Amino acid sequence: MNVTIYDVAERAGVGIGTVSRVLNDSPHVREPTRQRVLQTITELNYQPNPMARGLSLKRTNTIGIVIPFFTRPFFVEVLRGIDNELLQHGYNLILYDVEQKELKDYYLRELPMRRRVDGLLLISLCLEEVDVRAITRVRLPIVLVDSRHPAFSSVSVDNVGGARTAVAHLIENGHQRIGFISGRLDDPFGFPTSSERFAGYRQVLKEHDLPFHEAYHQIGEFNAQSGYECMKRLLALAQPPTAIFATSDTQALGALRAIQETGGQVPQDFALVGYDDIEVSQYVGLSTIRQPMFRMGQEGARLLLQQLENSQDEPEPTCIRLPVQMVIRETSTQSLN
Amino acid sequence: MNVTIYDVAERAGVGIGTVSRVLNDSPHVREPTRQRVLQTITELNYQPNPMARGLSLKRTNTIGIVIPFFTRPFFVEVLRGIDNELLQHGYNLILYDVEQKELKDYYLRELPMRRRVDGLLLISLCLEEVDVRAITRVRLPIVLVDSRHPAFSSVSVDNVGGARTAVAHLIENGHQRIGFISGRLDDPFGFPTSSERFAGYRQVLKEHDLPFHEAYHQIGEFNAQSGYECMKRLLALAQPPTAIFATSDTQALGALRAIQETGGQVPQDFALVGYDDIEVSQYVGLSTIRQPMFRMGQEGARLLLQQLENSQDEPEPTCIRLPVQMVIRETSTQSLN
DNA sequence: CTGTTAGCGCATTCAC
DNA sequence: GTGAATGCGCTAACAG
Repeated sequence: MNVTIYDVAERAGVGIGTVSRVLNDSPHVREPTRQRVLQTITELNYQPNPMARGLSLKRTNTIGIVIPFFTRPFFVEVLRGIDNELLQHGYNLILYDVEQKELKDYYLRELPMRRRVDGLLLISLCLEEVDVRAITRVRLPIVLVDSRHPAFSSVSVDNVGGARTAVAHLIENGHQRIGFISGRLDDPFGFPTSSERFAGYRQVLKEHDLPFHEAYHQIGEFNAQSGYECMKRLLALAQPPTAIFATSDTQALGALRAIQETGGQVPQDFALVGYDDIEVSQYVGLSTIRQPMFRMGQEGARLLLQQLENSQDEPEPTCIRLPVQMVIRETSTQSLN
Repeated sequence: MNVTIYDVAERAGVGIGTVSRVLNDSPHVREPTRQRVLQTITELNYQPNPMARGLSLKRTNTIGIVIPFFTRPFFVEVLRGIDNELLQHGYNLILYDVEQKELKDYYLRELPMRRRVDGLLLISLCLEEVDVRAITRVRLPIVLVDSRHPAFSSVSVDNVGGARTAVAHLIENGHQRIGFISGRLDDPFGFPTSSERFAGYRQVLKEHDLPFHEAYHQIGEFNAQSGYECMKRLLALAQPPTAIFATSDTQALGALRAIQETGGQVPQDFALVGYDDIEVSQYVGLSTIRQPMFRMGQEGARLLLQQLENSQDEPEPTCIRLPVQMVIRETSTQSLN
């Protein structure tokens, strides 16, 4: 029913070995024969069966992405970067969306065993030692994106530095009371985004001899609603901060709304800096720390592809560190509004 | 190196046939034997090779999603719905992101041939006859989401009705000059979102004896930036509309910004209704037409899974029609601000 | 009930 | 150079 390599061989009057050779551009085929085979391949519209190919080659030609909450713009962009790179190299992408920690553990421990993917790309996920063992034991190529681990290649950004820049910017603009809206420092998925940025925040405060107020640090989820609520709490303080740094643009947008709702002016009354530089930010005039999200995905995919090429030797992990960049817009500067 | 069915069989002292049987819960295995096999399976941490299984079964256990611009919140939500349903049934998901029409054509024509997926889920994509032939010829199960075609099952929403509700709502609130911000009516991907909603828009205008002004219809992309620009153009008119209906919340957010920037008040000066009900909308107070995005994905996946179950008989296509719902918030009502 | 065998479609030795 | 044979890991049909 489906056209196989045998059909092609027969029709072209050659053996399947030869067909296989032209399929894999082996040099050991005479040009006329190659042409003839190529010809009948298009005639029959033959497509090699990837399963059979995989079974024989012991490769699946697909790589797995383990990603939490891919609802967040950040993850979507990273995913696009990955997809873009992978498709160009003929790899398929298979998605594992882990919205809960149990799922993450499950995948991280089971996935390496099932030979469904040639490699794994983990996004914003921290590895426990159990996972590390499971992965290294089967020698599954793996690279971390937006996360790090000594044993594996990774591409990450400087969260501490990004936060430092943001807070320093706020201080330079004359702010002394700076609020911080973040996710949980002890993130259930273990990713250090919040805690690293928190560290940067505190460092800069300290360097400028500014006190750290527990109440100025509001913790929530990475969404607008949560940012809104956090800001409400900040506004309810006896002496609210005059500037807010949020760990994501989405949260910042929520905060913006809370401010506006209570009649506050941005940036006159409150300065605001987010993180990510998602699409709407540019547009809403939100100052932010731009992460190269698309590129992070791209580089991560490249790293993994490289590992797949020279799979013979165990390469030492390479860590790519991508720069973040402060984007100053209206929500943080008096001048531009 | 990797543990196979033979290893299990040997260790358990049975033939591979038996192992295969317990793997596929065949009733023809005595309980003691089954237990013994199960036992050694966990002992060896055996995982059946999906490629081999697929090759033998002629199934891949993965389904493909063809999706344009999955950067848009709408697509992300649909995707989540699909992912959610599929994973529960042990299916894997493989993503084909088609950002350009050529890619779409390529995938739609090649994918059916390569036996990489058991079925296809097309999101917001319109089929040309060439595609239809390619698909039906190989009898690849396929379901359309947010689109329709007589030959296939689909899950869609009432775009005309949704637009009607939105515009009617605006008129009821006293507006006579209603602008419309949409995508191209002759969408390159062929999806009828814009044109259907445009139809609804015009219907209601007509029913209320309101004239249709060409200039009130601004066409752009489905993003904030474009919504912003469209609104700017509307504002530049000698007699701008007092209400705007946009085909997506993102566009509406852009429009909102444009209004605010020129000092306009919402909803006092301008009423605004979007489409989709994405996360931020609730939160920004944007009136909108809510689409059950997550559910659309879910239902689409279910439909496809059903088709995969009873693959023997060619079932007649079933079309699920999901309701949309007007969500009235601050941007369209005087009362609530 | 259970072991054995024959494919599934392709890559890869080997001989020729 | 090229064809035939073998194996990849598993399911299913066939004997016991």
